[in-house]
This record gives sequence, C-alpha cells and structure tokens, in this order.
Amino acid sequence: MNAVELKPIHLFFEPKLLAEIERVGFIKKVEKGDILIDIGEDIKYIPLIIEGAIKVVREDEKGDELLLYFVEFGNTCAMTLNCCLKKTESEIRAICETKTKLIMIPVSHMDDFLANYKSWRTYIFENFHNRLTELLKAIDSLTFLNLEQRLDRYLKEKTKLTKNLTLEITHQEIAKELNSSRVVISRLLKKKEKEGTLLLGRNSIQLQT
Amino acid sequence: MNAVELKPIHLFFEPKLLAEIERVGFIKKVEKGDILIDIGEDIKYIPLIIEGAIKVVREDEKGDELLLYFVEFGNTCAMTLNCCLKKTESEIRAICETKTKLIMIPVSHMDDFLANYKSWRTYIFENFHNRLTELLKAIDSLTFLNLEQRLDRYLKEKTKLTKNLTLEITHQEIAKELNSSRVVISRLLKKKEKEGTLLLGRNSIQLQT
DNA sequence: ACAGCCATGTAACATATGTTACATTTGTTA
DNA sequence: TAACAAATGTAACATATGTTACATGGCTGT
Repeated sequence: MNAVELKPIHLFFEPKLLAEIERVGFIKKVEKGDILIDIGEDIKYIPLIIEGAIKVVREDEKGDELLLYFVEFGNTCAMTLNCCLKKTESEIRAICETKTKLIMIPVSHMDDFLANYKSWRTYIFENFHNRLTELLKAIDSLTFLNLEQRLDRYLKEKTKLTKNLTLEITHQEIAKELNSSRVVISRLLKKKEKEGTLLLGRNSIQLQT
Repeated sequence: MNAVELKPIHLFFEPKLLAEIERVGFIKKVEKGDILIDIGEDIKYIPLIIEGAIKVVREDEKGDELLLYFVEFGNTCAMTLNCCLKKTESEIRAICETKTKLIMIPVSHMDDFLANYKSWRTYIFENFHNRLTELLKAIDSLTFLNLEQRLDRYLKEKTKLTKNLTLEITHQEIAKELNSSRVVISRLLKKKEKEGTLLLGRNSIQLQT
C-alpha cells in the first residue's frame, strides 16, 4: 500500500496511524454482487470502505432475507468489528452494491490501535454509533411503517446511494430485500405509478421528484 | 463508593481501574418503573448494572412503543455509551424492570479509561457486541416471526428474567411492549391456554413447562 | 352488599399482506 | 424470425392482524 491510496482516509486518522495502516494493510477491490463476508465466516480483516457501497443483509434458516442497511465511504462494518473483537462468526452477509475499493487491516492490530490512537478509537466508536443508528432505523421501519412506507423509504435510499433517480432493479429483487413477495411489490409499485410518483419500465423504476 | 460495592464487578476490571471507578463513580438505586434515561435526554453518566434489570424501549412520534431488549447484571446500555461518545441525545428509553442498583461513571472518563485499561476496552466492546446481537434478534423477530411466535419468545424471556414461571402482567402491557393491541394478545393467549401451554388468571400468566 | 373500575372474553368486521395461477409484454438468442 | 426466458400485470382467494363494540367477571373501597 502507498500514501496515494491512503489519501481518501487521511483526514480520519493521525499521521502515525496512517503510517501503521500503510504498513500492515492492503487494498482490495471487489465487484458489484461479490460477497465480501458471509454468515458464519470468520473475520480476519477489518474492511474500510474507500470507494463504493456495501449492503448488509440478514437471513433466517429458511433463507428468507432482509436488507439491514448500506455502508458507504469512510465507514466500516461494525458487525464485522464486533466479530473481530469477540472472535465470533459473522452474523450477517455483506454484499457489494457497487464496484468497491477497500482497505483491509488485519484484526490482530485492532487492540493495539485502540490503545494507542485516539483517532482510531473515535473512528471505531463513530462506526458503532452509525451501525446502531441504522439498526434502530431498520427496527423503526419494521415496527411502525407499513409495507408501502417501507418501500418508499427503500426507493429513496436507493436513489440517494446511486445518485440517480432511475433505478435498475426488478420487482423480485426489491421483494427479496424487503422480505416480501414479488406480487405485492408489483401491486404497490403500480399503485404508485397511477398516483404519479414514479414511472415503471422493464428493469427500471424512475422516481418523480 | 467503597470496595464492597465494587465487589460484584471486580472480576471484570483490573485493580487499578477498579480503584479509579471507586474514586469517580457513585452508586445509584432505582425502583421498578423508574425511567433511567428518556428519549432526547443528554447522557452524563455511564450506568453499570450491579443488580436488577432494565428494559430498553423505542418509541415513534405517535407514541407507539416497542420493547427492544433487557439489560442485566454486568452490562451497560450500549445505546448510552453510544450517546456519551458522540455527545448526542438518547434515542431510546430505559426503564427499570425490577428494583435496580447501578454504578454511575461520569462520561468524561470514558476516553481516558479506553486509552489506559484493556479490561475497559474489552468490557465496552463486549457490551457493544451484546447490544448489536440483541438488536439483530429484535429485527429477526419482527421480520421472520409472526405475532404468536413473538409472543412465545417474549413470554419465555420474561420468565427467564424474573426466574418465575408465573408472570404478573396484563394483556394490555404485553400488547404495548410488542406494539400490538390488547384484543389480539388476549386472543392469542386464550388460544395458547386451550392448547395447554399456559394458564390465565387476572394479572397473571402461568407458563406450563 | 353495592358501585365502580379494571381486566378479560368474544363476536363481527376491516385491512394489509401473502399466495396461487395465469396472461401479457419485453428482450435475447438460436 | 421463431422460440424461449425473464419481468411484469392482474384476478381471486387465504390468512394474520387490527378495530370496534359490548359483555362478563373479579377486586376494592365504602
């Protein structure tokens, strides 16, 4: 790894820590759809996102899924952190939502960094904070919103993430992420189209401002 | 504070840290039903539970509630930790489930402890881990279980917590914690009684092993 | 014993969401 | 272009959960 690659995160960490990261970390590039971490896996590296976005999903025994949240630039997956520290297996699946570039730091340096670098402590705790907040948001959606409202929220987040009002996605994929069924999603989307809040096409949904 | 009061937690922390806690912390006793922290409040102390149990609930704008999880001996509320570190307001409400005894540590010592005591780091991260796990469990319940299964899980946890197969609780209270309605809970409980898995009384539910 | 309150029981109905089945449209490839 | 697969549209029905309304039963204080 070199200083250029560290540029994106040089505001987060103090110079000495950056030097450490340069020494022990390495860059990893992954493609859209790649599974970065799967349920039950051991975690050996802490991934810091430099570019792109990752989605984190939960699954039950039957294989039903639910999207928990997205992780973007400057963040890491706290669930992962979590597992590092406790040396337990991953409880979630992390899938690349876009082409993504990461810095991988061996778990073994975690405690050392925590003890010696305030900027690392701040970073880690901010990440825990962000993740807890996201999980609470997920719980709020599940508890207090109906499916139509969850769909609204989902579409809005998705467009925010891709910075594009037109989403390339199928109803089936949405149904999976919301743990619903395709027919129900189609029904709700069609209703919204009739209301004029979006336009439907094959593999595409265009939100209307 | 004195050494006797610290006894319950003396296995968690190294001697030097215990001395620090003795110096800066104090004991707080609260009664069942007391609100320890409310939504929107500033957090000034980190509460470590010595005795008793606390329930953590989430609320929406309309005042609808949902029980998130219980926190017991040896733990602290990570949501609280969270807020300490970020100096933000509480996103949850913490209510005493039983008479409870706590050690309160001023937030100002947090970073100092983290930098200087490995046992504190371990403790804090274990707590984050526990909280994240609990939140995931809550999400799993909401996503993958129906209300009857959530009720089962709820009753089981509750009896585990009180160490008593007979719960003193009303259907209304259960409905509130599960964000459901009293009639629906009554209906499900009656069904379970007919199936022989529990006995209903006024203000009481007795689980059958 | 009585009034009054609270908890519970229950029916009837409303609504959201899920399921099944099949038609139609669109894009891809032989 | 024909054939096929994938995505979408839609109806009809099933089920879980919520709502409203009212009855019943038990406990408490007077």
